[in-house]
Amino acid sequence: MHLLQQLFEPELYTQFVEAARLTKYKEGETIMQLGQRIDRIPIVKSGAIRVMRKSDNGENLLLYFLEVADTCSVTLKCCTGGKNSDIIAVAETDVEVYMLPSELMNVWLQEYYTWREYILNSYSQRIEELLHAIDVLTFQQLDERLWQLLKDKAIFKGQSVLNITHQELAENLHTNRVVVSRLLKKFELNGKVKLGRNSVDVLYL
DNA sequence: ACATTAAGTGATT
DNA sequence: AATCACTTAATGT
Repeated sequence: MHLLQQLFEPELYTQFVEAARLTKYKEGETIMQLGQRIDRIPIVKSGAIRVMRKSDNGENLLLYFLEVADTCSVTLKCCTGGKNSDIIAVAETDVEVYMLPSELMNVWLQEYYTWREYILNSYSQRIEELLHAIDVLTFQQLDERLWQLLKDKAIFKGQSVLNITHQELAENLHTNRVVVSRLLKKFELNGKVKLGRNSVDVLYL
């Protein structure tokens, strides 16, 4: 049984599956650039999405990941009122996403207890993740952040070998490519990773 | 063979 | 930890 089916009361789940459009994205595909109006709310059925903040110079700072049954209602709502603050969502793995017409969001808030629970939870969860992101950004050492990122990516992918460049990792962490290269080199000397061109093999998770 | 891109390195701030 | 300048290595045409 799918996690969403456990979360929603039966009647809601039936309606949900009927009203939502299931969309699939391949790994690396851009799912949405925020800044434009969105009329559908994404809810992850399978896979993972990474949500990033695009900085002025076009680099993508990683904010958080969306996993199974997660939704991005927060990001959508607060960014539609919008500035040109660009938030971008990219498929971290191959991913299936339910796209729910946003009108239903409000209707169901009144009608279904489990929907209210779900949306409220997702809000608080999202806020916690953002707070966590700030903590990490201000207090955690770069080498710890890099290591954590590698582990996350390996776990989402379900395998230890990541096909990624040092440049991309650097952008996710909002740092410099040279710094990442050096840290990775250090990890390799410690036996934590095995490096190759366009690849990082995360040895112990 | 040449151009392009990824990654390694030393020196400086 | 960031930036610069340069080298080396891998890959595409």
